[in-house]
Amino acid sequence: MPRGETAKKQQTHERIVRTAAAAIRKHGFDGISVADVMKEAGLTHGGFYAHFESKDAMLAEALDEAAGDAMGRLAKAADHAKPEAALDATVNAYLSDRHVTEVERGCTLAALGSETGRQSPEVRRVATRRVRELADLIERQMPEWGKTSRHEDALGAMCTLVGALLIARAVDDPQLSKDVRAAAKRLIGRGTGK
Amino acid sequence: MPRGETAKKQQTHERIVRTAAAAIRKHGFDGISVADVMKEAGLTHGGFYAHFESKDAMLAEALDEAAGDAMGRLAKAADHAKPEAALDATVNAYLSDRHVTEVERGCTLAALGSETGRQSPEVRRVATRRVRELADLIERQMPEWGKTSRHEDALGAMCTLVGALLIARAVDDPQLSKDVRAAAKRLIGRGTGK
DNA sequence: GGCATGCGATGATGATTATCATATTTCAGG
DNA sequence: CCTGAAATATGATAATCATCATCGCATGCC
Repeated sequence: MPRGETAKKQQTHERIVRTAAAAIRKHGFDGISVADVMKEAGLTHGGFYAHFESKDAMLAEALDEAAGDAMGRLAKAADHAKPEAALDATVNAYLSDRHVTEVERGCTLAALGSETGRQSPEVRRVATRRVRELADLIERQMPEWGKTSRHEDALGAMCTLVGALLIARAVDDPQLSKDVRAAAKRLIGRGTGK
Repeated sequence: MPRGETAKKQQTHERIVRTAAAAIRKHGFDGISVADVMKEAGLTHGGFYAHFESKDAMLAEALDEAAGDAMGRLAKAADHAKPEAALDATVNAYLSDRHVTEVERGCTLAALGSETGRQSPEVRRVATRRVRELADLIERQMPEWGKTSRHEDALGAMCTLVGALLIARAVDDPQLSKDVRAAAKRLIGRGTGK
């Protein structure tokens, strides 16, 4: 345990970060206040700066937590499928109705992507690392299949998935939301050798 | 000319909306203040409510203006190419280095997509309409080619394009930004019969 | 050339914000 | 139990925000 840090403080820190990880996905980086997060975590705003150097530092930690959470869920969906159906299962989970609705437990790229470019360097560094990890996760679900590089295929599929979820959430017409996701699924299927 | 509206007022209104159209793409819906936009348009904050019912109403107009602007640019890129190269030209323009950098003149889905779901109903209505228009624009660039439906292909390609640009802008590594866009381009090529 | 209409400017209000200084609580160890 | 340090709360500050009330000034019309 680091000097000057008790176990209780670490627990509290974790709780704040987990709260913030949901809050940024639901309300955006700019949509949350320090006081809101602290209250949601069952605390008052005053103690905040005992846990974080700045709000930006907290946002970086929260993004990392959120991305880890979302990728864990996706990995679980992939693992529950037979190896030859792993990619399908991953795509289906990513494009499910549930993932459209449950923003605060979902992919950080779809929930925060367009805001990320405007964030502090610390936040962008975290985002970059997590993008690579997501691409790797997708690559692991893909079958070997001749000509094209699995890595490139995975990058492409990631773009399609993220774009589809983003658009599915942005529009206010449920039918269009479904159509967009169905089209994305077909494109990934065709593009990766199905 | 509508009752109570002079030509000058309409010009000013237009100027505010155009200024805001750039500002929201650069700073996000939540990243701009009424005073900032007015100052950027060469005015002071006071006159704002003579032009708009509320800030939300202005955001809706600004999004519409921004989306129209971005689609106009894309359509121009497509029109400058020979018909059989139109899709390629569109994709290249959309995924160009320039489009990554020039957020404030670019696609509103990539610049604002993840914030759109949280906006007012008026804003979301505009977004939905413009999504359909973007899909139509892409569909018009696609060659007829047997089996698959052009409309579905266009929806899929739109997802890939938007996701790729979003990710390319989010990461802080220029090489990764390029790789992602190259992969997206290949996927669209393969998925649409090239 | 005077006058009215209304655009845009000045300034105010009350809410919310990040951050910090200080006070109170909690709890481990004697 | 008592004590002292660490963790959290209370409260303050200065900035920024959306919105509104009011005023001066230019422009178009008679």
